[in-house]
Amino acid sequence: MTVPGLRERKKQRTRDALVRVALELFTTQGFDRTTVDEIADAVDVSQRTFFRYFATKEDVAFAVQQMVEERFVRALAERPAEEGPLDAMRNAVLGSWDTIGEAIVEVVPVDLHLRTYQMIESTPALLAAHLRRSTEMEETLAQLIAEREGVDVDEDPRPRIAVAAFSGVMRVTGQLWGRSENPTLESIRALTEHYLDHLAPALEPHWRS
Amino acid sequence: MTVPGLRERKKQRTRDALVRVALELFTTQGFDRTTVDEIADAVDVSQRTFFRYFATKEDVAFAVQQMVEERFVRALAERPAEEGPLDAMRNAVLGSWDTIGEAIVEVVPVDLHLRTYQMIESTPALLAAHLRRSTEMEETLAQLIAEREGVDVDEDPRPRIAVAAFSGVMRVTGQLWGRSENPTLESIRALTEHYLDHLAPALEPHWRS
DNA sequence: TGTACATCAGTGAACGCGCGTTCACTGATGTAC
DNA sequence: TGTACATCAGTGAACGCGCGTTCACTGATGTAC
Repeated sequence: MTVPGLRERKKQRTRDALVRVALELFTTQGFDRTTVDEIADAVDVSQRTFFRYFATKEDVAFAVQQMVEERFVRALAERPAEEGPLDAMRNAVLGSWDTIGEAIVEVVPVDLHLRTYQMIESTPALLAAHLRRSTEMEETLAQLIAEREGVDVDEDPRPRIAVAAFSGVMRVTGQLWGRSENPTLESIRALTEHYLDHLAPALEPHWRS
Repeated sequence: MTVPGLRERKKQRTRDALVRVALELFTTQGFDRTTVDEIADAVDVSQRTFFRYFATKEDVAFAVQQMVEERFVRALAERPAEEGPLDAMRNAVLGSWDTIGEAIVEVVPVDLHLRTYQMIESTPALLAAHLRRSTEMEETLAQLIAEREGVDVDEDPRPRIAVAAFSGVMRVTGQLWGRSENPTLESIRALTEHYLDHLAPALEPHWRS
């Protein structure tokens, strides 16, 4: 972990600026109505440079999301072994949100990140990309859960099922939160806990109201 | 239910031909390496006509999928009221597959449909679109389940959760099936039953192998 | 500390591409009498 | 059964658009001696 040189630091600054400006433009004008040229111009680099940092226009929209997901995966890997699969995932998510602010703020304000999430949820092309990215992460999660529980992910269906059910709940809460009129970190947290509490009851053969 | 006139029948034939040719080209050459012009040429209509039937190139790829989903939703609506949510969805899916052949074959061979499904699963842009379409269907399913159980879909979290968990399992089985070397109707059916059987156990606080 | 060379981020301009749209039009099918 | 008119699927050609790529190049940063 050596301290990065001047060249590296400049790279990081250029990249952060591209992310910040892109998200600001996306959230105010919309993703489709923002061109790559516009982002590059606003940061005062060439379009060519933009594509050095991000292979596609979509990629820049998910730059922060990407960081958040990595934090979650790391948090899950660090949960104590005695926690069951669902508890471990639940605690990892809630815990990583507690410290999300510090991590994000270096790149973009938390508020901008929350608005970006809403923008993704309400832009069909980005929602689609988001869902696909999520299923890719699920494969990683299933591996982790399988290891924790000491089972083979290709023999035992439970790791992938548990992850899929958990992710399903996360997706539903994310969607409802995105549509809510008060989208704060606290509200998504509360909604997630509330919904996770109802996962087992929802799968009971018969419901009593 | 009057018998369609000549004009209507011709329309249907043009549309079916576009679907059949498009899926054949997509599955053999790949989605990205097939242009709209190519499809139109092969059916011997103008590109302009293609866009009369399908708003986007993606839409034609999901034409059959669309039918299948509608069948499933209808099958769910017709399940007896005494079945619980998960049982009803399970039976609706398995039941609609039993009769899927008859319905599809009028447009494309069943085999072509199965290959299309694999093509969708392995084409990033289409997988993304597929997932987004699925979440749209989930909203319909949640409404149906809420009605069956006599609860309010916006007050009670259980309908959306049950649907999300069920859909998660369907998605996982779909993916595994898509990657398998023997993708038949029988194998997806068996895989689905096997995975659905493990939904409840996978959510237990602790697993015993 | 200074010099010579290597690396690599950024440039600028041009382009290929295919999707999806626009236009004014033709001719087959459907309908009214 | 025949005529007059309305509807609407299909035409053909052209185009706007922005993404993502390609090229040969510059100049700042890093490294070796």
